[in-house]
Amino acid sequence: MAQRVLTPQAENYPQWYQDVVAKAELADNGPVRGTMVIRPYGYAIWERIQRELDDRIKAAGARNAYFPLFIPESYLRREAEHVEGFSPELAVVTHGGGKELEEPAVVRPTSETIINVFFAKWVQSYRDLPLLINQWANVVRWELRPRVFLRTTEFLWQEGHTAHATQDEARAYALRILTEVYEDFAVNILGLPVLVGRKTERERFAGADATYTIEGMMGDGKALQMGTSHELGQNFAKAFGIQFQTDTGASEHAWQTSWGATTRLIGALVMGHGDDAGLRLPPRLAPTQVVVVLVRAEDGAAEAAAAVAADLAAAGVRVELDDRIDTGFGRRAVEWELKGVPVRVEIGPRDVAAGNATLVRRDTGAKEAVPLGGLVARVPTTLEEVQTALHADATRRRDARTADVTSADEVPDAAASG
RNA sequence: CGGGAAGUGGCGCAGCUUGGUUAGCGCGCAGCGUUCGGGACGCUGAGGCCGCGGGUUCAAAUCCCGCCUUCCCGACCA
Repeated sequence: MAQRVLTPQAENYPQWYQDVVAKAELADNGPVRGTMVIRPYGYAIWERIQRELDDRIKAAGARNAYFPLFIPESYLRREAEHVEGFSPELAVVTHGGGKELEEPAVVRPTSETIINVFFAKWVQSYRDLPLLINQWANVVRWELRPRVFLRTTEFLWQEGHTAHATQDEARAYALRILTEVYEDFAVNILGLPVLVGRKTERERFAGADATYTIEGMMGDGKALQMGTSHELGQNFAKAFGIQFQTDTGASEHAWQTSWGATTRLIGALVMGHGDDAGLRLPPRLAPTQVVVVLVRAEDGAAEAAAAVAADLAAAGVRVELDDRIDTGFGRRAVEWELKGVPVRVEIGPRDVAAGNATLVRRDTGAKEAVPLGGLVARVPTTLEEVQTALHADATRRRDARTADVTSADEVPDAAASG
Protein backbone atom coordinates (compact mmCIF):
# COMPACT_ATOMS: atom_id res chain seq x y z
CA MET A 1 0.00 0.00 0.00
CA ALA A 2 1.28 3.43 -0.90
CA GLN A 3 2.18 5.70 1.93
CA ARG A 4 1.28 9.37 1.86
CA VAL A 5 4.09 11.65 2.95
CA LEU A 6 4.02 15.38 3.45
CA THR A 7 7.21 16.83 2.06
CA PRO A 8 8.74 19.47 4.28
CA GLN A 9 10.43 22.29 2.46
CA ALA A 10 12.63 24.77 4.26
CA GLU A 11 11.46 28.30 3.72
CA ASN A 12 11.82 31.46 5.63
CA TYR A 13 8.42 31.36 7.27
CA PRO A 14 9.10 32.12 10.96
CA GLN A 15 9.66 35.85 10.58
CA TRP A 16 6.66 36.18 8.33
CA TYR A 17 4.61 34.12 10.74
CA GLN A 18 5.67 36.14 13.75
CA ASP A 19 4.94 39.38 11.92
CA VAL A 20 1.38 38.27 11.18
CA VAL A 21 0.85 37.18 14.79
CA ALA A 22 2.11 40.53 16.04
CA LYS A 23 0.46 42.81 13.49
CA ALA A 24 -2.90 41.07 13.63
CA GLU A 25 -2.70 41.55 17.40
CA LEU A 26 -3.13 37.87 18.16
CA ALA A 27 -0.44 37.43 20.80
CA ASP A 28 2.75 38.67 22.41
CA ASN A 29 5.63 36.69 23.82
CA GLY A 30 5.36 36.17 27.57
CA PRO A 31 8.04 37.06 30.10
CA VAL A 32 9.06 33.47 30.75
CA ARG A 33 10.74 31.75 27.82
CA GLY A 34 8.23 29.99 25.65
CA THR A 35 5.12 31.45 27.22
CA MET A 36 2.75 33.81 25.44
CA VAL A 37 0.10 36.38 26.11
CA ILE A 38 -3.00 35.83 24.00
CA ARG A 39 -4.46 39.20 23.10
CA PRO A 40 -8.21 39.82 22.91
CA TYR A 41 -8.43 39.28 19.14
CA GLY A 42 -6.47 36.02 19.34
CA TYR A 43 -8.59 34.89 22.24
CA ALA A 44 -11.78 35.64 20.34
CA ILE A 45 -10.56 33.21 17.68
CA TRP A 46 -9.82 30.63 20.38
CA GLU A 47 -13.34 31.08 21.76
CA ARG A 48 -14.76 30.30 18.34
CA ILE A 49 -12.54 27.20 18.10
CA GLN A 50 -13.67 26.14 21.57
CA ARG A 51 -17.31 26.58 20.68
CA GLU A 52 -17.12 24.58 17.47
CA LEU A 53 -15.06 21.77 19.01
CA ASP A 54 -17.21 21.67 22.11
CA ASP A 55 -20.39 21.25 20.07
CA ARG A 56 -18.84 18.29 18.27
CA ILE A 57 -17.43 16.75 21.45
CA LYS A 58 -20.83 16.89 23.10
CA ALA A 59 -22.43 15.41 20.02
CA ALA A 60 -20.05 12.50 20.51
CA GLY A 61 -21.45 12.06 23.99
CA ALA A 62 -18.66 13.44 26.18
CA ARG A 63 -19.31 15.83 29.05
CA ASN A 64 -17.10 18.56 30.44
CA ALA A 65 -15.45 18.35 33.85
CA TYR A 66 -12.42 19.84 35.53
CA PHE A 67 -9.43 18.34 37.33
CA PRO A 68 -6.57 19.98 39.30
CA LEU A 69 -3.59 21.77 37.80
CA PHE A 70 -1.24 20.13 40.32
CA ILE A 71 -0.57 16.43 40.10
CA PRO A 72 1.34 14.49 42.79
CA GLU A 73 4.61 13.41 41.26
CA SER A 74 3.95 9.80 42.21
CA TYR A 75 0.88 9.67 39.95
CA LEU A 76 3.08 10.26 36.92
CA ARG A 77 5.32 7.35 37.87
CA ARG A 78 2.58 4.77 37.82
CA GLU A 79 2.67 4.22 34.06
CA ALA A 80 6.28 3.50 33.08
CA GLU A 81 6.21 4.61 29.45
CA HIS A 82 4.18 7.69 30.30
CA VAL A 83 6.58 9.01 32.93
CA GLU A 84 9.55 8.29 30.71
CA GLY A 85 7.97 10.24 27.88
CA PHE A 86 7.06 13.31 29.90
CA SER A 87 9.80 13.58 32.54
CA PRO A 88 12.16 15.73 30.48
CA GLU A 89 9.57 18.45 29.99
CA LEU A 90 7.92 18.70 33.40
CA ALA A 91 7.61 21.82 35.54
CA VAL A 92 7.74 20.75 39.17
CA VAL A 93 6.57 22.70 42.21
CA THR A 94 8.71 21.93 45.26
CA HIS A 95 7.55 24.63 47.67
CA GLY A 96 4.15 25.79 48.87
CA GLY A 97 3.14 28.19 51.60
CA GLY A 98 6.78 28.92 52.30
CA LYS A 99 7.62 25.30 53.07
CA GLU A 100 9.11 22.50 51.09
CA LEU A 101 6.39 20.07 50.03
CA GLU A 102 6.53 16.50 51.27
CA GLU A 103 5.84 15.37 47.73
CA PRO A 104 6.59 17.61 44.75
CA ALA A 105 3.61 18.63 42.64
CA VAL A 106 3.90 18.44 38.88
CA VAL A 107 2.14 21.07 36.80
CA ARG A 108 0.05 18.91 34.47
CA PRO A 109 1.62 18.22 31.10
CA THR A 110 -1.58 16.27 30.34
CA SER A 111 -4.13 14.85 32.75
CA GLU A 112 -4.29 11.10 32.15
CA THR A 113 -2.80 10.29 35.52
CA ILE A 114 -4.93 12.45 37.76
CA ILE A 115 -8.12 11.75 35.85
CA ASN A 116 -7.54 8.04 35.97
CA VAL A 117 -7.17 8.10 39.73
CA PHE A 118 -10.77 9.31 39.77
CA PHE A 119 -11.90 7.00 36.99
CA ALA A 120 -10.77 4.15 39.25
CA LYS A 121 -13.22 5.36 41.89
CA TRP A 122 -16.05 6.10 39.51
CA VAL A 123 -15.99 2.90 37.50
CA GLN A 124 -17.33 -0.17 39.30
CA SER A 125 -19.73 -1.82 36.91
CA TYR A 126 -20.09 -2.25 33.15
CA ARG A 127 -23.18 -0.09 33.67
CA ASP A 128 -20.83 2.83 34.45
CA LEU A 129 -19.33 2.52 30.97
CA PRO A 130 -18.62 4.14 28.69
CA LEU A 131 -17.35 7.03 30.79
CA LEU A 132 -16.78 9.99 28.48
CA ILE A 133 -15.09 13.07 29.96
CA ASN A 134 -13.66 16.19 28.40
CA GLN A 135 -11.67 18.97 30.04
CA TRP A 136 -10.81 22.48 28.84
CA ALA A 137 -7.59 23.53 30.55
CA ASN A 138 -4.06 24.81 30.29
CA VAL A 139 -1.07 22.50 30.44
CA VAL A 140 2.67 23.04 30.71
CA ARG A 141 5.46 21.31 28.85
CA TRP A 142 8.96 22.74 29.08
CA GLU A 143 9.68 22.58 25.36
CA LEU A 144 13.16 23.18 24.05
CA ARG A 145 12.18 25.20 21.01
CA PRO A 146 9.01 27.21 21.60
CA ARG A 147 7.18 29.14 18.90
CA VAL A 148 4.13 31.29 19.46
CA PHE A 149 0.95 29.20 19.15
CA LEU A 150 2.74 26.32 17.43
CA ARG A 151 4.71 25.11 20.43
CA THR A 152 4.58 27.09 23.66
CA THR A 153 5.57 26.15 27.18
CA GLU A 154 2.05 26.76 28.43
CA PHE A 155 -0.85 26.15 26.09
CA LEU A 156 -4.62 25.89 26.21
CA TRP A 157 -6.37 22.80 25.01
CA GLN A 158 -9.20 20.38 25.30
CA GLU A 159 -8.36 16.89 26.49
CA GLY A 160 -10.82 14.05 26.32
CA HIS A 161 -10.52 10.92 28.47
CA THR A 162 -12.74 7.91 28.14
CA ALA A 163 -13.14 4.41 29.50
CA HIS A 164 -14.93 1.59 27.66
CA ALA A 165 -15.89 -2.02 28.25
CA THR A 166 -14.21 -3.43 25.16
CA GLN A 167 -11.18 -2.81 22.99
CA ASP A 168 -13.32 -2.55 19.86
CA GLU A 169 -15.51 0.10 21.43
CA ALA A 170 -12.51 2.13 22.63
CA ARG A 171 -10.83 1.94 19.23
CA ALA A 172 -14.03 2.93 17.46
CA TYR A 173 -14.47 5.87 19.79
CA ALA A 174 -10.90 7.12 19.28
CA LEU A 175 -11.47 7.03 15.54
CA ARG A 176 -14.89 8.62 15.87
CA ILE A 177 -13.37 11.59 17.71
CA LEU A 178 -10.64 11.81 15.09
CA THR A 179 -13.05 12.06 12.20
CA GLU A 180 -16.30 13.46 13.60
CA VAL A 181 -14.65 16.06 15.82
CA TYR A 182 -11.18 16.90 14.54
CA GLU A 183 -11.33 16.18 10.84
CA ASP A 184 -14.81 17.62 10.48
CA PHE A 185 -13.80 20.77 12.34
CA ALA A 186 -10.55 21.22 10.40
CA VAL A 187 -12.15 20.76 7.00
CA ASN A 188 -15.56 22.36 7.43
CA ILE A 189 -14.79 25.17 9.85
CA LEU A 190 -11.09 25.94 9.45
CA GLY A 191 -11.17 25.19 5.75
CA LEU A 192 -7.93 23.24 6.03
CA PRO A 193 -7.76 19.84 4.35
CA VAL A 194 -6.01 17.23 6.46
CA LEU A 195 -4.48 13.82 6.10
CA VAL A 196 -5.93 11.38 8.60
CA GLY A 197 -3.69 8.61 9.78
CA ARG A 198 -1.70 6.80 12.40
CA LYS A 199 1.56 7.94 13.98
CA THR A 200 4.71 5.88 13.79
CA GLU A 201 5.82 4.05 16.90
CA ARG A 202 8.42 6.70 17.59
CA GLU A 203 5.88 9.54 17.50
CA ARG A 204 3.24 7.70 19.48
CA PHE A 205 1.89 9.22 22.69
CA ALA A 206 3.78 7.98 25.74
CA GLY A 207 1.63 5.21 27.17
CA ALA A 208 -0.61 4.62 24.15
CA ASP A 209 -1.06 1.55 21.99
CA ALA A 210 -1.82 3.67 18.95
CA THR A 211 -1.91 7.37 18.17
CA TYR A 212 -4.09 8.73 15.39
CA THR A 213 -3.60 12.18 13.94
CA ILE A 214 -4.86 14.76 11.53
CA GLU A 215 -2.05 16.54 9.72
CA GLY A 216 -2.50 19.75 7.81
CA MET A 217 -0.14 21.36 5.34
CA MET A 218 0.92 24.92 5.92
CA GLY A 219 1.66 27.64 3.40
CA ASP A 220 5.34 26.78 3.32
CA GLY A 221 4.73 23.13 2.55
CA LYS A 222 5.42 21.87 6.05
CA ALA A 223 3.13 19.49 7.87
CA LEU A 224 1.49 20.42 11.14
CA GLN A 225 -0.20 18.07 13.56
CA MET A 226 -3.59 19.59 14.28
CA GLY A 227 -5.16 17.08 16.61
CA THR A 228 -4.53 13.63 18.01
CA SER A 229 -6.58 10.76 19.34
CA HIS A 230 -4.99 7.93 21.30
CA GLU A 231 -5.98 4.35 21.85
CA LEU A 232 -4.60 3.66 25.31
CA GLY A 233 -5.52 -0.01 25.53
CA GLN A 234 -5.53 -1.18 29.14
CA ASN A 235 -2.17 0.41 29.99
CA PHE A 236 -3.49 3.11 32.27
CA ALA A 237 -6.38 1.00 33.54
CA LYS A 238 -3.88 -1.54 34.84
CA ALA A 239 -1.59 1.14 36.28
CA PHE A 240 -4.44 2.93 38.04
CA GLY A 241 -6.74 0.03 38.84
CA ILE A 242 -9.71 0.93 36.66
CA GLN A 243 -11.69 -2.28 36.88
CA PHE A 244 -15.33 -3.15 36.42
CA GLN A 245 -17.62 -6.12 36.81
CA THR A 246 -19.13 -7.48 33.62
CA ASP A 247 -22.69 -8.71 33.27
CA THR A 248 -21.41 -12.22 33.98
CA GLY A 249 -19.76 -11.12 37.20
CA ALA A 250 -16.19 -11.24 35.91
CA SER A 251 -13.70 -8.48 36.76
CA GLU A 252 -11.99 -6.67 33.85
CA HIS A 253 -9.79 -3.68 33.19
CA ALA A 254 -11.33 -0.85 31.20
CA TRP A 255 -10.20 0.04 27.66
CA GLN A 256 -9.39 3.72 27.27
CA THR A 257 -8.85 6.62 24.90
CA SER A 258 -7.58 10.15 25.20
CA TRP A 259 -7.57 12.93 22.62
CA GLY A 260 -6.69 16.61 22.39
CA ALA A 261 -6.51 19.74 20.29
CA THR A 262 -4.81 22.97 21.28
CA THR A 263 -4.21 26.66 20.68
CA ARG A 264 -1.84 25.45 17.98
CA LEU A 265 -4.93 25.51 15.78
CA ILE A 266 -4.64 29.30 15.79
CA GLY A 267 -1.10 28.94 14.47
CA ALA A 268 -2.44 26.55 11.85
CA LEU A 269 -4.87 29.22 10.70
CA VAL A 270 -2.09 31.77 10.30
CA MET A 271 0.23 29.35 8.53
CA GLY A 272 -2.47 27.65 6.51
CA HIS A 273 -4.43 30.60 5.18
CA GLY A 274 -2.25 33.66 5.74
CA ASP A 275 -0.89 35.70 2.85
CA ASP A 276 1.41 38.70 2.51
CA ALA A 277 -1.32 41.03 3.78
CA GLY A 278 -1.82 39.04 6.96
CA LEU A 279 -4.33 36.56 8.25
CA ARG A 280 -7.27 35.28 6.22
CA LEU A 281 -9.97 33.84 8.44
CA PRO A 282 -12.50 31.33 7.13
CA PRO A 283 -15.95 32.89 7.64
CA ARG A 284 -17.43 29.98 9.59
CA LEU A 285 -14.71 30.43 12.20
CA ALA A 286 -14.17 34.20 12.16
CA PRO A 287 -15.25 35.93 15.37
CA THR A 288 -16.02 38.92 13.20
CA GLN A 289 -17.32 37.81 9.81
CA VAL A 290 -18.06 41.24 8.43
CA VAL A 291 -16.76 44.65 9.35
CA VAL A 292 -18.78 47.65 8.24
CA VAL A 293 -16.28 50.44 7.70
CA LEU A 294 -17.64 53.96 7.78
CA VAL A 295 -15.41 55.92 5.42
CA ARG A 296 -16.64 59.40 6.29
CA ALA A 297 -19.63 60.48 8.32
CA GLU A 298 -21.17 63.10 6.03
CA ASP A 299 -24.36 62.94 3.99
CA GLY A 300 -26.08 60.20 5.90
CA ALA A 301 -23.23 57.73 5.61
CA ALA A 302 -22.99 57.26 9.39
CA GLU A 303 -26.68 56.41 9.64
CA ALA A 304 -26.49 54.09 6.65
CA ALA A 305 -23.49 52.23 8.06
CA ALA A 306 -25.11 51.80 11.45
CA ALA A 307 -28.30 50.53 9.81
CA VAL A 308 -26.40 48.02 7.66
CA ALA A 309 -24.52 46.72 10.70
CA ALA A 310 -27.76 46.35 12.65
CA ASP A 311 -29.51 44.59 9.78
CA LEU A 312 -26.64 42.15 9.31
CA ALA A 313 -26.52 41.41 13.04
CA ALA A 314 -30.28 40.79 13.01
CA ALA A 315 -29.74 38.36 10.15
CA GLY A 316 -27.34 36.36 12.30
CA VAL A 317 -24.07 37.63 10.86
CA ARG A 318 -21.22 38.31 13.30
CA VAL A 319 -20.67 41.93 12.37
CA GLU A 320 -18.66 44.84 13.73
CA LEU A 321 -19.11 48.53 12.96
CA ASP A 322 -15.92 50.53 12.49
CA ASP A 323 -16.91 54.17 12.78
CA ARG A 324 -13.54 55.47 13.99
CA ILE A 325 -13.47 58.27 11.47
CA ASP A 326 -10.68 60.00 13.38
CA THR A 327 -8.37 57.28 12.13
CA GLY A 328 -7.50 57.36 8.44
CA PHE A 329 -9.44 55.05 6.17
CA GLY A 330 -6.36 53.42 4.73
CA ARG A 331 -5.02 52.57 8.14
CA ARG A 332 -8.27 50.95 9.16
CA ALA A 333 -8.56 49.01 5.92
CA VAL A 334 -5.06 47.60 6.45
CA GLU A 335 -5.86 46.73 10.04
CA TRP A 336 -8.90 44.64 9.10
CA GLU A 337 -6.94 42.93 6.36
CA LEU A 338 -4.18 42.01 8.82
CA LYS A 339 -6.80 40.63 11.16
CA GLY A 340 -8.27 38.57 8.36
CA VAL A 341 -11.93 39.61 8.58
CA PRO A 342 -13.44 37.79 5.58
CA VAL A 343 -15.72 40.51 4.24
CA ARG A 344 -15.55 44.26 4.50
CA VAL A 345 -18.47 46.55 3.73
CA GLU A 346 -17.31 50.11 3.04
CA ILE A 347 -19.84 52.90 3.28
CA GLY A 348 -19.15 56.59 2.61
CA PRO A 349 -20.99 59.58 1.18
CA ARG A 350 -20.14 58.50 -2.35
CA ASP A 351 -21.69 55.07 -1.81
CA VAL A 352 -24.78 56.45 -0.09
CA ALA A 353 -25.39 58.91 -2.93
CA ALA A 354 -25.44 55.96 -5.33
CA GLY A 355 -27.54 53.86 -2.96
CA ASN A 356 -24.72 51.34 -2.69
CA ALA A 357 -22.08 49.92 -0.39
CA THR A 358 -18.69 48.60 -1.47
CA LEU A 359 -18.29 44.90 -0.71
CA VAL A 360 -14.68 43.72 -0.41
CA ARG A 361 -13.56 40.12 -0.12
CA ARG A 362 -10.46 39.55 2.00
CA ASP A 363 -9.38 36.38 0.22
CA THR A 364 -9.27 37.83 -3.28
CA GLY A 365 -9.36 41.57 -2.65
CA ALA A 366 -12.24 41.84 -5.13
CA LYS A 367 -14.45 44.90 -4.73
CA GLU A 368 -18.02 45.23 -5.85
CA ALA A 369 -20.81 47.78 -5.49
CA VAL A 370 -23.91 46.26 -3.90
CA PRO A 371 -27.24 48.07 -3.33
CA LEU A 372 -27.68 48.91 0.34
CA GLY A 373 -30.97 47.06 0.45
CA GLY A 374 -29.43 43.90 -1.00
CA LEU A 375 -26.65 43.42 1.54
CA VAL A 376 -28.55 41.26 4.00
CA ALA A 377 -29.29 38.79 1.24
CA ARG A 378 -25.89 39.04 -0.40
CA VAL A 379 -23.41 38.96 2.47
CA PRO A 380 -24.18 35.42 3.72
CA THR A 381 -23.71 34.12 0.20
CA THR A 382 -20.38 35.88 -0.13
CA LEU A 383 -19.25 34.49 3.22
CA GLU A 384 -19.90 30.96 2.02
CA GLU A 385 -18.05 31.70 -1.21
CA VAL A 386 -15.02 32.84 0.77
CA GLN A 387 -15.21 29.74 2.95
CA THR A 388 -15.25 27.52 -0.12
CA ALA A 389 -12.48 29.44 -1.85
CA LEU A 390 -10.12 29.26 1.13
CA HIS A 391 -10.63 25.52 1.41
CA ALA A 392 -10.06 25.13 -2.32
CA ASP A 393 -6.84 27.17 -2.14
CA ALA A 394 -5.49 25.07 0.69
CA THR A 395 -6.49 21.84 -1.00
CA ARG A 396 -4.83 22.86 -4.25
CA ARG A 397 -1.61 23.61 -2.42
CA ARG A 398 -1.67 20.38 -0.48
CA ASP A 399 -2.27 18.31 -3.58
CA ALA A 400 0.42 20.12 -5.54
CA ARG A 401 2.95 19.42 -2.84
CA THR A 402 1.98 15.89 -1.91
CA ALA A 403 3.46 12.87 -3.60
CA ASP A 404 2.51 9.19 -3.58
CA VAL A 405 5.42 6.81 -3.39
CA THR A 406 5.67 3.06 -3.08
CA SER A 407 9.16 2.73 -1.66
CA ALA A 408 11.58 4.64 0.50
CA ASP A 409 13.89 5.12 -2.49
CA GLU A 410 11.37 7.38 -4.17
CA VAL A 411 11.04 9.72 -1.23
CA PRO A 412 14.04 12.00 -1.88
CA ASP A 413 12.95 12.66 -5.46
CA ALA A 414 9.37 13.29 -4.43
CA ALA A 415 10.47 15.67 -1.70
CA ALA A 416 12.88 17.52 -3.96
CA SER A 417 10.09 18.53 -6.32
CA GLY A 418 8.45 20.36 -3.43
C1' C B 1 24.01 19.29 25.23
C1' G B 2 26.49 20.18 19.92
C1' G B 3 27.03 24.17 16.10
C1' G B 4 26.32 29.60 14.76
C1' A B 5 25.01 34.88 16.03
C1' A B 6 23.57 38.99 19.00
C1' G B 7 22.96 42.26 23.54
C1' U B 8 22.63 50.40 22.38
C1' G B 9 15.20 54.81 24.30
C1' G B 10 8.86 50.75 23.79
C1' C B 11 10.26 47.88 18.88
C1' G B 12 13.94 47.35 14.80
C1' C B 13 18.86 48.92 13.96
C1' A B 14 23.63 52.09 12.88
C1' G B 15 28.02 53.58 15.42
C1' C B 16 32.92 49.58 17.39
C1' U B 17 37.59 47.78 12.61
C1' U B 18 41.28 52.89 13.42
C1' G B 19 39.00 55.06 21.57
C1' G B 20 38.08 61.68 21.48
C1' U B 21 32.19 67.11 20.33
C1' U B 22 25.99 66.78 23.38
C1' A B 23 25.44 58.48 21.24
C1' G B 24 22.46 58.70 15.99
C1' C B 25 18.47 56.77 12.49
C1' G B 26 13.56 54.39 11.22
C1' C B 27 8.98 52.93 13.43
C1' G B 28 6.05 53.85 17.62
C1' C B 29 4.50 57.55 21.49
C1' A B 30 2.72 63.05 23.14
C1' G B 31 1.15 68.21 21.49
C1' C B 32 -0.29 71.65 17.48
C1' G B 33 -1.62 72.37 12.39
C1' U B 34 -2.74 70.66 7.37
C1' U B 35 -4.92 66.07 5.66
C1' C B 36 -8.62 62.04 5.49
C1' G B 37 -12.44 56.91 -0.60
C1' G B 38 -5.93 52.48 0.79
C1' G B 39 -0.64 52.16 5.95
C1' A B 40 -0.59 60.85 4.98
C1' C B 41 2.59 65.16 5.97
C1' G B 42 4.98 69.37 8.60
C1' C B 43 6.70 71.48 13.08
C1' U B 44 7.65 70.71 18.29
C1' G B 45 8.61 67.23 22.20
C1' A B 46 9.25 63.07 25.79
C1' G B 47 12.04 58.86 26.31
C1' G B 48 19.20 55.92 27.01
C1' C B 49 23.63 53.27 34.07
C1' C B 50 25.28 51.54 25.27
C1' G B 51 23.64 43.47 29.24
C1' C B 52 26.74 42.95 34.15
C1' G B 53 31.63 43.12 36.63
C1' G B 54 36.68 44.17 36.30
C1' G B 55 41.02 46.02 33.52
C1' U B 56 43.98 49.34 30.01
C1' U B 57 43.96 54.80 29.13
C1' C B 58 44.22 61.72 30.15
C1' A B 59 39.68 59.65 27.87
C1' A B 60 35.80 53.44 26.65
C1' A B 61 29.34 52.04 23.46
C1' U B 62 34.28 51.41 20.95
C1' C B 63 40.29 47.88 23.15
C1' C B 64 41.34 43.39 26.82
C1' C B 65 39.53 39.53 30.53
C1' G B 66 35.49 37.20 33.03
C1' C B 67 30.28 36.46 33.69
C1' C B 68 25.06 36.69 32.40
C1' U B 69 21.13 36.64 28.97
C1' U B 70 18.68 36.08 24.41
C1' C B 71 18.04 34.41 19.41
C1' C B 72 18.92 30.94 15.20
C1' C B 73 20.07 25.45 13.34
C1' G B 74 19.71 20.21 15.63
C1' A B 75 17.81 16.49 19.26
C1' C B 76 12.27 16.76 21.95
C1' C B 77 7.12 18.10 20.89
C1' A B 78 -0.03 19.40 20.52
